[in-house]
Amino acid sequence: MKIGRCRLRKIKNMEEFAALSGISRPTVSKYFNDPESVRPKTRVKIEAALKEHDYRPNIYAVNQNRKLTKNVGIVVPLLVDPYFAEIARNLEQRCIDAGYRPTLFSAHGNPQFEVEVLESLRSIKPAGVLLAPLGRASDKKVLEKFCDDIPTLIFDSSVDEFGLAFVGSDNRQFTTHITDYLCRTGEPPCFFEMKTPANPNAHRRRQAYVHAMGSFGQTPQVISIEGEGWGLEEIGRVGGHKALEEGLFQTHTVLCSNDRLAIGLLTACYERGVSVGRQAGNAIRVAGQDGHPHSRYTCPPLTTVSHDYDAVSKTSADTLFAAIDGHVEPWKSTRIEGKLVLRDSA
Amino acid sequence: MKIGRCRLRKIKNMEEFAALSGISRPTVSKYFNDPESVRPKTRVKIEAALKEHDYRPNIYAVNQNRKLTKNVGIVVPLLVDPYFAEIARNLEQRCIDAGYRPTLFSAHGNPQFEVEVLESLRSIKPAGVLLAPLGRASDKKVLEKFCDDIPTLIFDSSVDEFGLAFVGSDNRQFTTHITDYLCRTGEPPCFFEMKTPANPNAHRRRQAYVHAMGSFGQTPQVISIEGEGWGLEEIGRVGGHKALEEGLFQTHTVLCSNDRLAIGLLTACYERGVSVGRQAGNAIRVAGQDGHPHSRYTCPPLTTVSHDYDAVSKTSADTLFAAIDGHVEPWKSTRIEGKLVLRDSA
DNA sequence: GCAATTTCTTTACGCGCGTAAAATATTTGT
DNA sequence: ACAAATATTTTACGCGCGTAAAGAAATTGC
Repeated sequence: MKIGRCRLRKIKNMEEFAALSGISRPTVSKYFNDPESVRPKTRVKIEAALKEHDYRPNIYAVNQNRKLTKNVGIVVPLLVDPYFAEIARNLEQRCIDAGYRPTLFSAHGNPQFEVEVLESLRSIKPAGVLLAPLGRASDKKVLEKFCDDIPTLIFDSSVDEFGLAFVGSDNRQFTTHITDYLCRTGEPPCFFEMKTPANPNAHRRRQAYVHAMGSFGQTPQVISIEGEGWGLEEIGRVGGHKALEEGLFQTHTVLCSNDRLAIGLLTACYERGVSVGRQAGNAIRVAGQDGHPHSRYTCPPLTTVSHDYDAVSKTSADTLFAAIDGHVEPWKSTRIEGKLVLRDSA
Repeated sequence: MKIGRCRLRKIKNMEEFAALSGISRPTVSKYFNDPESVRPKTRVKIEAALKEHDYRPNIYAVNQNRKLTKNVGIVVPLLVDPYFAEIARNLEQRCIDAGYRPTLFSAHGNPQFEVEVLESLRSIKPAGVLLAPLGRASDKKVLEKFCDDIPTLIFDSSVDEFGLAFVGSDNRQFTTHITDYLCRTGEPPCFFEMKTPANPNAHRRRQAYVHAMGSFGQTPQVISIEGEGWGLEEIGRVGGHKALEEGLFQTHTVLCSNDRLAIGLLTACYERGVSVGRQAGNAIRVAGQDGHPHSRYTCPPLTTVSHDYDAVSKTSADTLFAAIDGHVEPWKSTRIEGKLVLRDSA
């Protein structure tokens, strides 16, 4: 169907393409590894030929021979959670802009799957990996071994001091900030969380809550609900029903450990006819933490502390790229502050 | 750090591994392509050596030499939408179970990005691709060319008769089913949709609504709101405010073209103090379509028609795998029925 | 315009594995 | 135990490209 003789014959290898562009193969190879590295005049010739014949180097042959690939793995614990999907998207774009080939993986909330992801990641011999671990459920030994073998930046939730560095949000600041806000605008909050959270950030948030309440001269109250796994909305809903039924909330302000739990709690409130909001006349106030993409559309819209998605992903990506380029620095942890998002729920 | 002499030396290639296991390299190669294809006795020997030295064939060398890779691409239009994330997860698992290596891609709602995804997909020479196109915004020429070159199964929303086959939900049945339900349980619904939806399924749903209303002897009313892109909740919210303010809904029952639009509408209702629910005393009923993962947690929980995720993904995957195995059949379209999910909103 | 520098070409090897053909060994049937 | 059938080994080539070394050509400085 194609018109034009030049397109009739498909180029199969670099040898052939080099011949058609009038340049030697090694020089063409050099061009593909870095277009800037060849003389402008030859670059023009190559790019002209490129337009005519749309040739692309065989990625498998390239990766077999290069000491280091341009692949970067992006691993998140649960891709169906829009929070992780959003940060993964952000990271993906940064990898592409930096000339890498990102590949997306999700552990789907399953520790065994996380191990398999790391194994399959090994097989693609990535230049580096951006990894948000499952956390508590992660296989630490496997994780440590992986970080030893492959340049890995841990983000979102840290596991010991594995990898090149850690970049995440400042959970203590998150909780302190919103606790402060809630105290200043009404009744001090109690804290609604999972008893055995999958994500280790949850512990920091509880601690920060207790600490913040102390410094405001208030008595903290933590409600820890049952539940396992990553179905946080359902856990929050069921736990919310239980807490409301048994009158567990000693105040009329509830700070949730995270937005997904809060979303579940809002559903429970609705189902029990408990009105939520910061206006007078509402039964309770509910706040979350994370700035979940969905938090704007709950009823009422959820007051929360939002991750600085851009800053977290930019710092993560830049740190990894620097390390790949040889700028290795001692392990360090970067924690980025969140911003209060005021909405109607609290 | 490793103990045991056998692990001290890392195997670098199949030659070395074959020597250590006492088998010739071609036979080992055969084993990795299909463990069943070698004599049980030799298989045991290879697997014993495998336990000792944990060797894995170089994936790049393998893919360079095999006529066809075991890679399968999974492409969705928007991974931050949990609906697509969920179906992608489902497909991914099926690929793994079938012995393929899935790689996940998202067009992030951007047609240009979709083109780039397809290009980068070409470079990994996949055995097949499971593709949910952006739809209206997709570059049809690029899509057609891609489908011509690589075995591609289109799912979720069809584009002409591209690819091996189409598998998706039966949108007409969806809408007819829920329209029927709404008519039988109260006031007939009006239809709330985007004027220029990104997803082509929306047209079918509107048509089905109009048709269904006709067969029930009712007068259809379609409210088409402004908005571009994939921020459906916000479009639904803004459009909902406008419709409520201007009294555009002529009935007290609103069927939304999809769940995300419905979620936005629910938020608008909340913000305007319009009570939603099927119980007497509520101002309006709202229903959605899709069975979005989040629909359970709206306030009130959203009545909807749910995709049969398992059936869609199973049919899609099985059809693609059959085609890869040479069982090519003429193009056909499979549309799978959805199930009504009754909740409090309607 | 000539020497010094940079860039390109030529030549050649290696990466790790798939795969084909022919020779050899093992298993199977009887 | 012997011939037929099957599985394995040996040998050898090719895939498409990175990369190194040495010589040829083009560019640059003055």
